[in-house]
Amino acid sequence: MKVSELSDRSGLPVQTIKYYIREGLLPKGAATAATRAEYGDEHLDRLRLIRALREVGDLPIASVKRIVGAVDDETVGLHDLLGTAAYALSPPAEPRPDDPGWRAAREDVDAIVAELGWRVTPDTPTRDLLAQAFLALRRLGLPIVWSDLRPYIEAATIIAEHEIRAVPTEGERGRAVQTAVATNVLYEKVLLALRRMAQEDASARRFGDAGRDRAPASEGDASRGTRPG
Amino acid sequence: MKVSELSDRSGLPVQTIKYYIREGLLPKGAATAATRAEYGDEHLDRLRLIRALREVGDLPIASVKRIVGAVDDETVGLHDLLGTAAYALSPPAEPRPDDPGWRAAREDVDAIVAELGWRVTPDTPTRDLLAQAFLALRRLGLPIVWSDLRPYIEAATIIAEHEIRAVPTEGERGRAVQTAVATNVLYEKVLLALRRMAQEDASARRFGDAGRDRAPASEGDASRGTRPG
DNA sequence: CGCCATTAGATAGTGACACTCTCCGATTAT
DNA sequence: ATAATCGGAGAGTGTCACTATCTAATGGCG
Repeated sequence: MKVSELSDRSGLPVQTIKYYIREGLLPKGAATAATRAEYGDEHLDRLRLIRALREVGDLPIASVKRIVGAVDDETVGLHDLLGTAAYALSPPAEPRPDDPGWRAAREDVDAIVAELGWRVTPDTPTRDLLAQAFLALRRLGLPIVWSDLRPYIEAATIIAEHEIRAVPTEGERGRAVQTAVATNVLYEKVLLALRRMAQEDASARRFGDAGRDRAPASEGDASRGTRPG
Repeated sequence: MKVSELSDRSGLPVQTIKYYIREGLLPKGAATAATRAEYGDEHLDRLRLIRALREVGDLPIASVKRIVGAVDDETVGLHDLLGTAAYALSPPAEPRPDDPGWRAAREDVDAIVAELGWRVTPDTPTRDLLAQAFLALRRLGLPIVWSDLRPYIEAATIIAEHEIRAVPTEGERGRAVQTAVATNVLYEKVLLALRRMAQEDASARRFGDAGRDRAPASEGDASRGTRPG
């Protein structure tokens, strides 16, 4: 198919498709002449993956590029691929070894990982991410206690076990790999949305439902009361 | 204290503090003269909250503004406050009622909520967020089945129950409210980090640990193999 | 065969965002 | 008295993800 058709079928402007090609997210079409190229279904699939990662996963272009690079690399195994996706998902979260608070938070993280016996890369940015959250909590006067963490660990374990069990190991590699990455990113959003709804439900049951029929604190209006009367 | 001291103690440039005041995230200091104002501990606390929401929660300024607006509004109850925080956390996730795929995804979401009996606002953006993820999954040829969703629902329930139970209902309102919001936002990140680590552990146990001693697919390098030999 | 629409490829521009800089006149500690 | 600091406001900066424009070369219809 031609670009215009790819554009129609994907719903993306031609300019955006060109941009993705320039950035290396999407392979060029097979050139049939100096000003003509042919695109196939694999381009459409790739565009759908890109849009899923961008719109739902909210990943920056650079991260999407890393992920599709790993997807395209036949030598990358599934374990490493998941690692790459996790890597790409993490915001920078720069460690600051000079900050003593940071060091302490990071040591807490390492201690927890060791305690759980998890086989996690020692220098993965995920550890820094968790340390960053710990540090922020402590700064706000909300230290982390084991009993607070337990439910999260339990939940994370339930989910991760299921997810890794569901990773497809047979069939065409490209397909399996795309599935693994997409589910990893998209189900993160599913989890967060479900958590919010479960919170709302639990909150409604605990605090009653006065004002439940109205959305809370709308745009540009946060300083007014929620109760109408 | 003066701005310069507030700047030193918070670690933020004076310019940034002024910017937050301009944007309405931080109240002005009490003016002691035309060119002098006095800041207190509440300003420092607020700055810490803002930075936590920005750096760890990665929330845009506009969302932080909505949250602190709700925190400052004495008439907003805890239930609504949590709703506001959830609202603010959601990226736009614009619904498109014209798209039949979208409608179907949204109906799936509503059916699930009804099935679970959750008391969730009918028009909350969280539903749209979940529908967006469902739609993207379906577009990628990965339809959602109940058995895939179950672990996420279970995990979300475990966490939400714990979180709502932990919301402080006594003590100074400002403090309680800040705690509720901050834990909501920050523990989201804790959960995500723990999920990634649990995934890595489960993946290592399932797929073996070849190449585990090396970070996967580093920056600008995603197209090379991970296995050294 | 002629002509207008389309295309590849490159360069430049846009709008949103979160600061960051500069300037002003007033004030204040030394 | 005077150099430094302050509050307040406007303009400038860098990044990001597109989006628009331009050029030259086809493609396909009449």
